[in-house]
Amino acid sequence: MSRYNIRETEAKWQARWEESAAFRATEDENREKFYVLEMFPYPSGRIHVGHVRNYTLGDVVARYRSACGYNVIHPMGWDAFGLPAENAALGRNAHPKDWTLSNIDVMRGQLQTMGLSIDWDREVATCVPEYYKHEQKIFLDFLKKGLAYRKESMVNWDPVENTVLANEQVVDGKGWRSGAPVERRKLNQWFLKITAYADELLDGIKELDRWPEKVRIMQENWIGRSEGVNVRFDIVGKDADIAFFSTRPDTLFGASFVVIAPDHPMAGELGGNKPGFAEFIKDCQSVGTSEEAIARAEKKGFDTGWTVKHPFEDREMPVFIGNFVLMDYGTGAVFGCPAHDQRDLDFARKYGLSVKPVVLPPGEDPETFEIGDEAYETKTGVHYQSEFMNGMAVPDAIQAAIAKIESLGKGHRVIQYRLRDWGISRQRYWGCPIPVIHCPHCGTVPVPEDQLPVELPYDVTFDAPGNPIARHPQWKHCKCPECGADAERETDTMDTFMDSSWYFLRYCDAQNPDLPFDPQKAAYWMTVDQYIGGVEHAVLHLLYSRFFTRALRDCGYVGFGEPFAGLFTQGMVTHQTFKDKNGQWIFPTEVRMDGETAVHAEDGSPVTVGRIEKMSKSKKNVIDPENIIETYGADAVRLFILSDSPPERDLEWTEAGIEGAWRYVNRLHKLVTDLVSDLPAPGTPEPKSFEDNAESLRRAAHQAVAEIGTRIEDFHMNKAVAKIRELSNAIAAFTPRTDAGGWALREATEILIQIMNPIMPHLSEELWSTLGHADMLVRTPWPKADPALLQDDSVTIGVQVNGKVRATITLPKTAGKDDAEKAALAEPGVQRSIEGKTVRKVIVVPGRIVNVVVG
RNA sequence: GGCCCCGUGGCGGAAUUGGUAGACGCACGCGACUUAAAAUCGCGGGUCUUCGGGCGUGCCGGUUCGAGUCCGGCCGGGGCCACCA
Repeated sequence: MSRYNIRETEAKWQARWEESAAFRATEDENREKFYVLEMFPYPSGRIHVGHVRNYTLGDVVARYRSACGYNVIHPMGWDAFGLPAENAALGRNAHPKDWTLSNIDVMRGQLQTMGLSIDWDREVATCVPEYYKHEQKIFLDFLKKGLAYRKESMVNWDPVENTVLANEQVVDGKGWRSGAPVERRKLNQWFLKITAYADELLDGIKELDRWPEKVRIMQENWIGRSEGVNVRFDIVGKDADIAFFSTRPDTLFGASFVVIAPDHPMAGELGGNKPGFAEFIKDCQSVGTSEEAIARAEKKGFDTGWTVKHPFEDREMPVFIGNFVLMDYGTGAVFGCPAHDQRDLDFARKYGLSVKPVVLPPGEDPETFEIGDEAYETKTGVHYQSEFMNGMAVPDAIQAAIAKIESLGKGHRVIQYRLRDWGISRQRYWGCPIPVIHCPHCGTVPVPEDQLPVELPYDVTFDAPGNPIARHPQWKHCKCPECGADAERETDTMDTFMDSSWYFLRYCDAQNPDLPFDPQKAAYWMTVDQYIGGVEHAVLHLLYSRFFTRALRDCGYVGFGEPFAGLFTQGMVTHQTFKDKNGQWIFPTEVRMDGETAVHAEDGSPVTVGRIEKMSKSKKNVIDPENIIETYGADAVRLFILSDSPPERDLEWTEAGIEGAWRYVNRLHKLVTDLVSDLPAPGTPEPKSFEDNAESLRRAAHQAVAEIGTRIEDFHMNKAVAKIRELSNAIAAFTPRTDAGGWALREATEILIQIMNPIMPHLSEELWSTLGHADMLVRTPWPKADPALLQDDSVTIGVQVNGKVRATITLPKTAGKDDAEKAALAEPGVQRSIEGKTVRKVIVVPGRIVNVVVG
């Protein structure tokens, strides 16, 4: 077979694209833009297969849209601040900056071998002052606008990373990176007021019709809007009251106790002098942090001996301190209605409190209905034993209860969110310095804008725990910009999610030295038309960015609030796992197949084949994209990644799969190079008519054009690949019998090459030039499907008898119902099935089916 | 515990608003080429069959002329959140 030199050919076309600046994006008001963005990588050292999948998907979209005539922007950059750089500094004695910048160089080179259509002129790295000085300016604007503030608060402290984590970065009570159980600490922290946008962020989700439903639901749940009421109960014997948040004030007549959080401001006053109080509080704080422990932890209460007055009735309820009440949600206090809340029921049973149902389930008798071990939490039913709410359905009763509370002056309607403000202070070196100065006289003073950037010092040491910039001998000492007194810089740096909350805007004007971006340019390129990345950022990066864009809007930077119009979340890449005879994980490259059994490649010792799991370094089930690209070429890798598995699902990486893709790349090359000499010259006029087989080849080709377009647009890349293979199979099977046939063959082959271009850009360029085209395919518009060829003139449909397929018939497209019925009934298979039976009805759906109903 | 998603050949997966289930590929088997192997090319396949056909999309039932697709109830797998009042 003719040789396809993958390495040379791919390098050749990459160089040509580079020379001709094929992917440089320039604002052009006369052309419709299309912004394709993949989540930028953290420069950890080497790209992994997850990156390859992500950027391949984006590249297919970018190349396709570009061919369709859009002015495509497809940038790339580096999420370059973060803790791994500091860990590397500790472990390898490399400076975080040097380590990061050299990783970027390596990874940029690796990405370039993939043949991505990226405009590298727009490359950004978040760790350079040219980037983060703008972030500091933005922070100061937020500060001015009241969107950034500092307060002392309980924070999540990661004892391994020695830093604070945002709520979103605590997973199962553990740090999202370190996996260490987080501790509670009280610290002075900077916050961004994301809660001010809670409603807007929630409402905006409705408009995100090109986002996955799953992500939208996750964000909705994370924001967690609850409508309810804050109602105050007077404390008996004290001139004070406590506010309680509830979404079910309709159950107030069933309330039999109240519980406040251990860190509620009233807790000490009410429980302080009772024996056992200190022990109880201590006990509450030591509850384990794993999710199981939290969910199953025994609900414990401490009876303060105090009581509160019921707001509607003349009765009192005991006040407990409970280990299950959270101070940072609602008011940190709840009333217990055991009949209609399972947790309250468990608590009531444990402490011998009364259980009074107030909602009667449908079909129950009010005289006999009793609560057993299960609370009736369902909201269907009618209120009873509830005075003014009697007879009301739950939703109406809720409104009535709130109205009553408001008219009594006992409280008011509130909307409660689960979302908390975003804590952005990190006690780390490798991040964007927070540009403020603490002055003993003036307090917190912003760094004047003409003094930006506040640059990270290079000469820091990592030989002691804690923040390297905090112990730098000079860096933090400065003069107060207001009064000139000796003052200290803020030594905390920003959460790296700040960096990634606006990088997509920086891409719009990446070289601008003075501004984060020119508003005109951002207005042209934004919003992102297609964003692609992993689902793991559903409530982190994707929510922060939505907030950040709105905050920027309110500071006058942009005229819109929603950054990403279209989102696609790709699945993970998985691989088989292997263990050696000692039960240690081993790399796939250390395994070889001995017939049906897996053995160690070196000594032939037995290997245990384990589950197929997400690629991870710890399980060693990883493959290195660089090696794979070197062996099989970028096109084969791209093809394999897009074949078979739908992009949103997990993709199992297999050797057989990549080899299959590689064989196909070679087969395509041979197919086209073998037939090129038989083709008419490019530009030969279209013949008047075609023989039958040429006609059907043309239909196949034009139908493929139409289908591939929609398949790429709706991210069904696996189906696009299948269609390409079908067309190449048709071309391989075709033998022209006339000049017209040869013309049809050239047409189909050109179409094949054009539609495979987004997926296999190098091979298609090569074959395009083999066919005698001087222009590069990247400059060639997407082929147009001839509508006349999109429909076959005959159609094969099934004939059913009582719903079971008995035959197929082929009819002209123009055939009427009667023709179809006649043809169907004439089929021998149909005849056999209806023999001796009465035909009751014949259903004909033209172009689809004939169903003969017999009885 | 709450919310959400998914169950189709040996495997990954196709199947437009309900209309020929299994496209396309992987693996496999057979054949050709070869001294041989690899590569390549060709052919084959859901399953049972008395060769008429029967049975088949996790299970049970329903709607319909017709259900992988819609509805109800189970069973199994996965994801996200999780003491949120």
